[in-house]
Amino acid sequence: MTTVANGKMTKPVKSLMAIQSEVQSSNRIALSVDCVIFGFDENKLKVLLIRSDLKKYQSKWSLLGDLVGQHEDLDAAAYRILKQRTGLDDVYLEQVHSFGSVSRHPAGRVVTVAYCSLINVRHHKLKILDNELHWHDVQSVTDLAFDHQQIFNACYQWLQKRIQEHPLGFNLLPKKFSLRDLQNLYEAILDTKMDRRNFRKKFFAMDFLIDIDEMEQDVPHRPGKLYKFNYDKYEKKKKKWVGIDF
Amino acid sequence: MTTVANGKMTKPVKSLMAIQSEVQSSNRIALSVDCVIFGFDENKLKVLLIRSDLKKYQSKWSLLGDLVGQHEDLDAAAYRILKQRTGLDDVYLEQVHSFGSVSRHPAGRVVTVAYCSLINVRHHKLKILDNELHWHDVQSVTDLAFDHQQIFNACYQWLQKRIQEHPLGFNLLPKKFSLRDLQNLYEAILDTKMDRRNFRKKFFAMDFLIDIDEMEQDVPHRPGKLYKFNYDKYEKKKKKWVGIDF
DNA sequence: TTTAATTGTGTAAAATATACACAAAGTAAA
DNA sequence: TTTACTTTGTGTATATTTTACACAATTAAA
Repeated sequence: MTTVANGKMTKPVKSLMAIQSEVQSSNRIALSVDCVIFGFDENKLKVLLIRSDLKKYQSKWSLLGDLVGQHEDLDAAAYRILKQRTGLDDVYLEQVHSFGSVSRHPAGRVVTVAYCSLINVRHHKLKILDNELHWHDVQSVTDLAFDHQQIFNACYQWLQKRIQEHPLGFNLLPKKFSLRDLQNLYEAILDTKMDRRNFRKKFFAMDFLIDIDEMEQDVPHRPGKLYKFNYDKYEKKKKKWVGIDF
Repeated sequence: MTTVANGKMTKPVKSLMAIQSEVQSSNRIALSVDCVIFGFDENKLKVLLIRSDLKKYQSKWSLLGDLVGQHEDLDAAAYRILKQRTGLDDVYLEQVHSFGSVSRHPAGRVVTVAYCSLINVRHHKLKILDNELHWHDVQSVTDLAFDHQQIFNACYQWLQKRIQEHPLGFNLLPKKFSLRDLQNLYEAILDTKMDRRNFRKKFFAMDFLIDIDEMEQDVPHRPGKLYKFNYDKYEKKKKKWVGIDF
């Protein structure tokens, strides 16, 4: 039996039969899922963290993770962990990247798969608050336990890209929202300012907003119109993007 | 000990200490890497496959995979497997996605991480040809072993998107190439035709091509100029893309 | 009724993408 | 050596998209 750590040595090509027997015995690795759960509240992008209870990382925050069960699909594990840690289900969840450095976890070899979720803070009250679970401003997230800072950074970057190509953001808003709500969301996630008129023009041109003929309530200024996102239309018109651009 | 397969049940929140002990004992899963190695030759996009030697899949082709060693970084495993199966190293390799259905592999529970590579068929002769390793037209890839068809499809889609946002394609060309070479490459990978003049205009406008003042040789028509890709300039000018577009 | 805040709207200018045709350079064959 | 063939190299007019920017209308609060 050979294992190599640096990828420079070679070993004889092994048949899948040989692999098969290994699968039964040794050569297995602990596998976890870590969830990076983004939310939006008070015009700020937030993320859910818990307090690490490993001595080594006692004062540090960490992502929501757990081991994947032997008989559990990877995606199912992500949904389970989200539910288990927060009490929430029926939310959008997407795999982002796997992290597999040998020494990334102090408890031994653990390869982890990162999943991202976007939830509406106001409309999804957390039902479980163990381990000091709560929302943190993404700006204030530094120095997480393990390699969780790296995982978080990767997920944040992923989110910024993703939200420009897919209408993820609507998951962070109430069903009915104003265009200002929508713009605040994009500005918070992309950490940028946009021109209000051009932003409107862009979204109206996409033609995925349904004017529900209601107005904002209780705002100390002229109220804006409320809209819903037309998911059905989006699914049908989804664009096949071709254009070299780097 | 509880494991759940459907993500609907919950179990008590477990401390990382508890996890730590589990890592030492049971609850480990075989982890593999599968490499989807794309190449380009005769103006066609190719992919490397080997013959599966599992009885159940005896007549089928499969991706280049192997288990990840206990003490081997995930990325290192991908590079090792590529080298082991093909004799090649020093090529671009990127993680794409992990696949973790419980029943995806007949030999038992194996979660696999897919990596993509792009290599120049002409300039990287394969040094190992075990298991009938050879290049297949991507068009002819159907009905792979295990869930490899699904993995391949995901990687092919990933590649099509990736190549429009990053100058990956230059890995598939010789160091010196003509604009026709470049266009053939994009047309093959994106499976589309483009206007020759506009294609040129676009690439010249990017300003990442270095005119090396040489011409094509041995072509039965007016020879084209040869170029190199300016990786340094690209790295510096790399664009921070902001633009909602879906 | 006045002030403060924010919504709703349009247009001109700039940048980018698209469609399209002909002369020039080489090889191959008569 | 001429002619036919193939492919390169180039420019312009048009359409589309993006950007920058200002003022009147609506509401709540003072």
